[in-house]
Amino acid sequence: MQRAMQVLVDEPAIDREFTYLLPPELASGRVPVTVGTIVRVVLNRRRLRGWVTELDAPVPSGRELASISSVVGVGPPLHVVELARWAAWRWAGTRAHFLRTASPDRVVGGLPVARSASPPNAFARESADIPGWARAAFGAAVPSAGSDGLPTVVRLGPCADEWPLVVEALRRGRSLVLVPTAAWAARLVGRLRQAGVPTAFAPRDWAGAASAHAVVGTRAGAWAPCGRLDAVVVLDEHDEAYQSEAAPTWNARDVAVERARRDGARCLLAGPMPSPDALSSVSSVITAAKADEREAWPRLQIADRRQDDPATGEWCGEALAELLRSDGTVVCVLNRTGRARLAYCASCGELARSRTSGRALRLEKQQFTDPDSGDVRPAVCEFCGATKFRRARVGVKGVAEEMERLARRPVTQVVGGASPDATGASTGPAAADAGAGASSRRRLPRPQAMRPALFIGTEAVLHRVPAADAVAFIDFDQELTAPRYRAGEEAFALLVRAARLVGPRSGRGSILVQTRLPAHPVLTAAAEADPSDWLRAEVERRSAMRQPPASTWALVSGVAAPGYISNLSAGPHADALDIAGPVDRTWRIRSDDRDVLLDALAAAERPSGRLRVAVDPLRA
DNA sequence: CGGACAAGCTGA
DNA sequence: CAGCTTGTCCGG
Repeated sequence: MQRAMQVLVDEPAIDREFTYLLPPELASGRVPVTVGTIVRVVLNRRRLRGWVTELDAPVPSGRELASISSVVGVGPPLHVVELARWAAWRWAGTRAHFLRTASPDRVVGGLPVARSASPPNAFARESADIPGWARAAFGAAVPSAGSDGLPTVVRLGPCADEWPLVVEALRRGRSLVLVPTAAWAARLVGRLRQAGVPTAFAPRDWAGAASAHAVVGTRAGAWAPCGRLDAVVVLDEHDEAYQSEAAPTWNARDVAVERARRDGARCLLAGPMPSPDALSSVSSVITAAKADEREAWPRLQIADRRQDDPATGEWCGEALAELLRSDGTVVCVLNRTGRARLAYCASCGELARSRTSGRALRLEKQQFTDPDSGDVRPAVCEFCGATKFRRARVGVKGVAEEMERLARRPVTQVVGGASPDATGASTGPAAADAGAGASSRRRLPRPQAMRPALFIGTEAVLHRVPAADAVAFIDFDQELTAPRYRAGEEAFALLVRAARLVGPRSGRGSILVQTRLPAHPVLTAAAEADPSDWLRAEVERRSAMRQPPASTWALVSGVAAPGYISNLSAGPHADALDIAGPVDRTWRIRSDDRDVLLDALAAAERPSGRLRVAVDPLRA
């Protein structure tokens, strides 16, 4: 008697289960066939991969069943398969999409035999060093912590060491620790192994994650095949790296929270800035002692530029000029690339324009270039005869040139994902290449190879330079005033990155912010090392404006969108949904009740053809 | 998704 | 009306 089972094929466009028979010779093969096992099947003459989702499935009558072709290898365990089903609902995606993320990228023929589940005693001698907040995070000091199954937010400054939190988690038992970058994960894995903890780096060490005591990973790590967890820790939970930019726009923090809830594990969401999303569903917020949090932030200097004339296009204020002339390593951040087109006369303020076309002239090495004719002439003001010009709204390239003159030392440009690129006469120090990650952790002495240097770049520079004496934001107002509802969060996240480059308050590092909004709550929060007032206001504002997390929205586009939207509008909960659009062929659906929205999205029939549904995308 | 099959369009 | 395109359906 052959057993029938349900197989979900690895084809997101199909997103259906089919019943197949399991021949006895495959049932007793090298890889045990359970829920999650990856198999090969033939569907409609096509050979496809799939996951077993149900053993001993009922056999549909009146149909000759096909057998699976082969057993490919070990797949995600039962509870991860179920987690994928939940995620497909939560982000209006397909189960196949999430099961792919949860599956090994190479065939796994078997799992290593599980080691002892007892926690290692490697941390016994460290117990004296565990600060109060880390203990509190695990419950003793907070009676309600975790008792309701909700996660706990732990707020600690950007330069605080997360190690005590990880140690406390591991004392509880098997733990999953998520971090936003691979570099951070690699560092943490190294430190744990050094301490004698059996540790897997997910998903690289996919099979190892099944038996390791500690599993450390980035976004995809939330899907590691580990057994029942005792603790889940998400570090820097505010980091956007946890969320997928492509639909389904799933967030690893939220997957980790759900996973912890299902396992009854303690769940900690840690970081310098509790995100409004996290705050909307936590049981408690634990903070380090005021003095400790303060120490974990560098000094923040606000350069108030309100008295400076914007028309001159001057990018450098007094405080920044002084910093540039110092002998430390300075990283300047400007979120604009390229060179500005506009040049203003420094004495009369007149814009340099072409005599023929009236278009702005490009300034380069004391010469004007006409963008239409290509004519080049010396930079002399047509109105007052002066020969000194300034750029307006300069980009990284333009600032780099002027900075080099001002500072009288080489400037290295860092833009986008590329390696630091030495400009002109500058020679980029080798240290730039060592910028392995966002949080090159502080307190380390500057490597010998790294000489004081000047860097300028878009925010990418904060990922690529490992350490600095100062970070200067040339124009922070564009971060603070960006037309995105998460602009404040994003601006604060930049200050967090900057803080890690320059180190804690007791060091000599500092952050300089040039702004015309010196009293902005985001700046006050960082300057005072306490984001709580700002966050409270931010959560209130989101609520008043019906923005996430107070409200949930979904962006729907693709050729199948019109049909899908009309199915939604005809559904039973249509009146609980705000359906707007299409704008640019994209519909926007909003509801104050997330479950209602997600249930409606799941229930509405999807016409064939491309359909993109993005639930609470970062950029909307 | 991609193959099957049906209905619509075209040209000698 | 064969031969081809375009659209809709469905898979075990």
